Amino acid sequence: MGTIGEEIQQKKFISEYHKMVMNIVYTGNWITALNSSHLRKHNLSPPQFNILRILRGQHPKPATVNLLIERMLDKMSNASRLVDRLKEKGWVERSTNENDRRACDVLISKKGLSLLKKIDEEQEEWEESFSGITKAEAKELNRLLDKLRG
Amino acid sequence: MGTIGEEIQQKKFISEYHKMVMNIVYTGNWITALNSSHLRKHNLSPPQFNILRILRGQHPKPATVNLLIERMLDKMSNASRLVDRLKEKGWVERSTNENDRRACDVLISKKGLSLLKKIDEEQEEWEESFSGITKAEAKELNRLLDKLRG
DNA sequence: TTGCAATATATGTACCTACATATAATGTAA
DNA sequence: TTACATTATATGTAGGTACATATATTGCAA
Repeated sequence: MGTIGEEIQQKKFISEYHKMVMNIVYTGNWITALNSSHLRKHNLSPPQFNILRILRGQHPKPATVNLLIERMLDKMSNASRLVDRLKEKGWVERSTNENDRRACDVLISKKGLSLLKKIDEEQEEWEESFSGITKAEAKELNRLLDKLRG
Repeated sequence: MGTIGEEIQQKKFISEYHKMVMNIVYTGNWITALNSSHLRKHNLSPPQFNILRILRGQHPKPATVNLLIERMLDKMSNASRLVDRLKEKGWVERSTNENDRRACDVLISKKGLSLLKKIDEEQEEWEESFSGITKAEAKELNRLLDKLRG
């Protein structure tokens, strides 16, 4: 591991902005891959994990697929298919919404809740593992990224 | 657009590190989606674009699939299939390597080179569009991300 | 009330990924 | 030379994505 230039073996970045863009995308993918390999042990993908956390936030109320889509934000939604897979594994239940029969209620199951509880500790641990940079630096990173997105 | 907390409607991040991790992944995906929609006009995906740029770096020498894998780095390689698609569109040529008949030489075509030339200007333009943050800030971002990956 | 726009979800397609495994050519040790 | 490990690439599977489109229900205006 080293600078972004070494990583992708590109010596001449056109500009500091170009380098920054590559660096953010590269680091994001790097983090996602790490996280992904952690979650795989539980037979869970990152987006599936994300949905389970949203559902836990709603529990004991159900969430509609539409709410999941909103919270996942920039993802053009395939929430419907993700819920399918979570249901197959018994981590959520899905039923037609009583008041609006177009909608469906998605509820995290007891099994799903205990899965999340188990994963929580691991997640916290590996997030803390990024403490090679200080808390102040993390804060500065957050400020810059927020500013970048305008 | 706003802070990462607003974006994903999550009020309580466990820690500054957690927020940072989410922010990097989120921003990376945001950039990739933007870029992807630019490239789509040319019937090109981001990884395909990436490969074409690597091939241009080698031109007029060919690159083996193995070299492509190395340069793409953290991707577990499906370079083989990506080259397939680029070949179908006439942007690269593939032939068996003379010295090692397991390997194959991939060469960017004239058509591929002129495609890249056309895209170059657009790319530079949209990368400069991130100039809401200063060059010094971009540099600081790069430093922090490099440090993060250890 | 009836007809139509809007909404909630589902589905089809084409691309992407990781991981496991297959195939073919090469290098090498016995 | 022959058998076997290694290497370069290809392929199968299961998951992910964006975008377009289909279906069913609802809301609302004429």
